[in-house]
Amino acid sequence: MRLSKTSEYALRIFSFMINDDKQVFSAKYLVNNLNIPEKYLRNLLTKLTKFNLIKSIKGRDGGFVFAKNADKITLADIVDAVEGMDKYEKCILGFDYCDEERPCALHHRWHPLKQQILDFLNNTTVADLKDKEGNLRF
Amino acid sequence: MRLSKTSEYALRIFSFMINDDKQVFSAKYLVNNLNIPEKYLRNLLTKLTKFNLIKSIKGRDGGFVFAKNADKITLADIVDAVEGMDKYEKCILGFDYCDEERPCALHHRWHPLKQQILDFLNNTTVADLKDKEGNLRF
DNA sequence: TTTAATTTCTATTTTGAAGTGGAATTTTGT
DNA sequence: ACAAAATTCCACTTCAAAATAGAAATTAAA
Repeated sequence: MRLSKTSEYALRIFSFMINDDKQVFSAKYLVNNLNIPEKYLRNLLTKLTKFNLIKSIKGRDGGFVFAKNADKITLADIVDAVEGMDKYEKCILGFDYCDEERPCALHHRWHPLKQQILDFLNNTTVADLKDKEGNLRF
Repeated sequence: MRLSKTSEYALRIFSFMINDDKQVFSAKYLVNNLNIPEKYLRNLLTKLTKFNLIKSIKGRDGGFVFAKNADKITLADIVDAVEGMDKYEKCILGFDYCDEERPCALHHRWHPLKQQILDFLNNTTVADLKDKEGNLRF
């Protein structure tokens, strides 16, 4: 699979946050811990805020926190916010009309696999990213 | 999934060729039947020729034919030629080191699914794109 | 041998994602 | 009130994919 780089970044933000003890994550702290260009990360955080996935706390000692419980934020929510999920739902050959009745040449083979991918993105939550074994690296 | 647009184009070329009775496919004929910008398609055909997936026949009444038997051309071969397969093999969070011993937070959940996708691309051939039921559209 | 139908080559333009820069705004601790 | 620490906003640059342009080269039919 190929998520956009921005989606990768966004997922890494959540993955880091859920596995760190901090309560509030300043942009600076995230910059220091994730390997993402500073300005780009700041813009991305603002974007995620607008989509109500994280909440910003302004001013001194401010930062970002989850906007809702981690088990209510799915990977699809995150991908949808930063690049849109539509790309992942479309026909693999790029046809507009591809479905069971008018399938493209790959539809029958690809569709079940695509469905698994979508289920994965829709059903996996940020809570699931929590490290159980203590061997993750960032 | 999200193949690059160029990969979509390339797959559509093969999908069309395997389902059409013609022996030799001129660029013009392909332009008329596939919905791909003319110049871009021509360049792409040249590229696929260089990767030995199709063969070009120059001159009058020339065109393109499969360079080998359709069941010897996999989807992965095609994707690899036009955009490279590496993107699809990498860690979903974009880490360099992600494996069983040093997994990212998604590795255990994502890896089996990624493997299925790679198997799909590696094991599906152009011959498999041949329409059995006569209900495909291009 | 001419000519028409092709592919091939080299270069440029456009577009959108990714990345950068700097000033403005908000809030809190002192 | 002030200053520090933070987010936010607007504009710009860079890079690679996608798309376009035109001339050159090749071949076979007539």
